[in-house]
Amino acid sequence: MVRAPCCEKMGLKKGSWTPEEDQILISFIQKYGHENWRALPKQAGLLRCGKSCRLRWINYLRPDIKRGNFSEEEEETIIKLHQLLGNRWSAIASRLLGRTDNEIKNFWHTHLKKKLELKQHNDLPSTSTNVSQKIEHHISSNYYHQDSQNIVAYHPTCRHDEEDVQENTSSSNDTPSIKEENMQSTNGHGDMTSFNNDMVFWYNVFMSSGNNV
DNA sequence: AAGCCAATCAACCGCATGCAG
DNA sequence: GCTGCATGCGGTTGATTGGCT
Repeated sequence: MVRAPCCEKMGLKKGSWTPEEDQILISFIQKYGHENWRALPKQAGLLRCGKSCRLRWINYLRPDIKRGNFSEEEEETIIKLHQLLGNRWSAIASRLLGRTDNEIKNFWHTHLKKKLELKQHNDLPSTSTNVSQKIEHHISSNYYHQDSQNIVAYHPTCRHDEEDVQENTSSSNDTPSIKEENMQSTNGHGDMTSFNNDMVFWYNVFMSSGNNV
């Protein structure tokens, strides 16, 4: 389709963000939200294109961003998910609370890729012990909380990725597909059905990756 | 101390997709 | 169904940083 006008309009700033620009963006979004990224910079008084603002917010300024080194569990999760999903960084990121697709992508290219290549080259077994258990614990502690009546899945950024994964996993092995159920019930809202779907998702992840859980 | 080089990461670019008119 | 716009995504680039000589 027709591409949106590029952000290189005259007068729009490019390159690194200054602390002042960050502050303007943060306070504007806190006040008014980000309904319309294209209109946002103009309304906020920023000489940036909407794309740039969106990226800056998502990858750096968002309050729920987790900064710092990746844990071993996170590394293993990324590796497993990458085996399944390929370079679908946003889908992988949606499984790692507080991590962005950009961050994961960078981390993959700078650390994990080499690590895996080295591992394959040396044909060494994984250095971590009981990885599946660790991942399971990591996921359960990050993504779900449970009260007396309900188990609630709460990852706000999950969108249609379950469908894709179901497609992926169901085509890659012979487990019965629950794609249609997922499509009807997973709308990014945390309810019992989405919890079940997520459990099935993770079951498929583990089964497809050849680990016994 | 200076220069070089590799690693890292923030940001940009262009394409794909979804949606409204 | 077609068109145009807004947003999301993945690949890539370029600035910065740190280590080595």
